[in-house]
Amino acid sequence: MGLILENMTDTPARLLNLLSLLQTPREWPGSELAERLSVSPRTIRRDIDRLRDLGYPVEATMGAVGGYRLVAGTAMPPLLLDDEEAVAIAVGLRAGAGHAIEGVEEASVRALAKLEQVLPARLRHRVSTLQNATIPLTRGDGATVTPATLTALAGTVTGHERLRFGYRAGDGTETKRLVEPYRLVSTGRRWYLVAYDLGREDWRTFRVDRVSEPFPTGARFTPRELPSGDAATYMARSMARTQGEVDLDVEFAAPAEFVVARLPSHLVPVATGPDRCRLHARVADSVEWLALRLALMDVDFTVRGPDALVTYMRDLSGRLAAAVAGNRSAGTTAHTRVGRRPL
Amino acid sequence: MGLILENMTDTPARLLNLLSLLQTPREWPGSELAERLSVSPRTIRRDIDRLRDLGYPVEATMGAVGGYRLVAGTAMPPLLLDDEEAVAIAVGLRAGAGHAIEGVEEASVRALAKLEQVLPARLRHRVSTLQNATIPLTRGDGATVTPATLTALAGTVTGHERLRFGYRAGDGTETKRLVEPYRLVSTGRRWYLVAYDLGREDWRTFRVDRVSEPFPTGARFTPRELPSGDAATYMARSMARTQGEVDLDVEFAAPAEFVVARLPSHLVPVATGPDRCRLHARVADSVEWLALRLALMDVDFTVRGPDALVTYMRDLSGRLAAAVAGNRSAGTTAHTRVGRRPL
DNA sequence: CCCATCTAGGACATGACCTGACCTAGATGA
DNA sequence: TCATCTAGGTCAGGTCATGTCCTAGATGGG
Repeated sequence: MGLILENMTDTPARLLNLLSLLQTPREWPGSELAERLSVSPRTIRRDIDRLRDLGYPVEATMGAVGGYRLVAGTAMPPLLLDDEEAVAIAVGLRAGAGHAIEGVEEASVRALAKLEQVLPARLRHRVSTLQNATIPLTRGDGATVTPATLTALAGTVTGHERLRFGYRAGDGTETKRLVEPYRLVSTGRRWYLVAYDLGREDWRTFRVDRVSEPFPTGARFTPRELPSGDAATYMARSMARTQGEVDLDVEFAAPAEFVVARLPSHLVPVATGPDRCRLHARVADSVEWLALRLALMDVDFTVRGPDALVTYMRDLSGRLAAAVAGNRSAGTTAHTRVGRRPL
Repeated sequence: MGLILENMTDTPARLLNLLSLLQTPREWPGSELAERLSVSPRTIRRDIDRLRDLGYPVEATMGAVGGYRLVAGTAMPPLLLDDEEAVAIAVGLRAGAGHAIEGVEEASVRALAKLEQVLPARLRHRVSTLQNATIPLTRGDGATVTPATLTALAGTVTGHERLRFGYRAGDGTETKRLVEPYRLVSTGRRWYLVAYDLGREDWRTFRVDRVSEPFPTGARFTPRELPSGDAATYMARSMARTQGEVDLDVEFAAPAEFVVARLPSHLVPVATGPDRCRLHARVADSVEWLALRLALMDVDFTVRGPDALVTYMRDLSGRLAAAVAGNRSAGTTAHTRVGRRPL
């Protein structure tokens, strides 16, 4: 079950194994644990309350069909993943690295960096293979941020390591930089590195999508204090994350109960007729995501707001129409909603 | 740094802490580790090669600026996440639970179940809050599968626990079931539970989106052998995952180097002119995803195939056009690609 | 209703193990 | 060359972990 250790006599190793076993969601009788770890049941009981001392609450149900089970406590216990689970998390995080959920972007990248640091080589292959099987959701402006770059930068930030990289300015000129990375922040859907530029002898913020060939020099540094300047205000603004909320107003051509079943529980449309309902809510999604999600709902709808969404959808609709306009291979199907005939 | 343990005298606890420290991607001098864990440097050195014995390779760079660093080995070490990282992973996995990357769906759900089992309560709130801030990407057919249901079912499968739930058949009739869950499989974008139905005394496959109020009874059972019947062939088919590959053929109205920068590295379009290129490849994405991703590329393009994509895009384009048709709030912008004027 | 089966935990003896102190060797960069 | 780091051997002392045997309490099935 993941984690096979030869040296079973070692106490710490046994504790890790025990933790690993208890992490599969099921009940474990003490006798079975004792057998698996080849120690006496008494030792298992001692190990169990050793784990409890460490802050990992092991729940025990008494009686004839009792057993032990690890439950949620106050501290986060070490996660013991098997190969497949590790791959699944890595793939998931990489897929989400570009457009992570608002509010956990930095943490998400940190977690990915941590995982990839220790991910065995054989699993690394599987991750990249799986990732290549799908087309990533790139942003329209071509601001490509690779997970590899993000994790590399994140590593230098937490490791206080100097970083060398090439930077492509807005006008296309490429410069070499040597910096002391301070923090990685994401605003909206774009990533920035706040760092002290050793060549310029000042603080700078770099757009991560313009960074090429990041190379940690290995040299450690003691982090400087961030002065109240450009970078500082920038950081503060990004931390506040006031941006991003959108006033969504959509009318659906379907009964409210039909629509509510396709929305998260906190979004409740109000019925405006037997076959109509309207949703008005503030959501943290970007205009692009909203457009996609609405499009995927397979319900006719009308967008009242925000304006940006209307504009974006009109644009999108036109682009899609153009993409299939010159095509004679597939006829208009029964699903087609509007009376536009192929040219 | 996450994991604060009061009892520092305990050797296993110290080893876990050491592992935790080494998991932040940076170099740690032995002296600093000794100070942090309040033991002598000699003990640190002993602990380090204890970790090495356990299969977690700790790399050491010698010399004046040397230090220790945990690198990738053959075994997956226990992941020691801080609060934010744990939340980020949970949110990411939940977001991906419905439409996970092909090939890691089951593992993804297992990992989520494992994490949620031990996730502290305070973090649980943050996860649900963050998740509610976004609209999930629901499929058009309204087959809603909640992460909660999936993790509950996954738990009963790995825990060999009997499960009670309500099942809504295709004709809308609701029945109560008591089953011994065998496996959770996903085909395409739909989830199934293969289980032995104790009431029917036979094997059944249940669509997870039709399962309501899953309740693990707590009673353990010894897994039965799956006979070669309906369920078995079903399992085999789902494991083979031959489905899903699509013959994509798109022509872009942009230079090849422009397009290649917005595609994963294994997808290479061929230039068909100075400002045109064509991409022909087999990809594992669904037609819906392909449509969205192409739409987000912000490049004019023409879809040659597959037919299903053409049909879907025409449908989508019409629906989007209808959604913004009756809207006078936003005018045609400079971004609009085709000469469609607002009605 | 009682008994089997499980968790919980105290007492104790033995031996293993862990720690810190002190030492030398080797690598590395300023 | 020297300071600074990892690497690792040895040794003495005491701690700690283990298995065995014990009793108590909870629980579900026969």
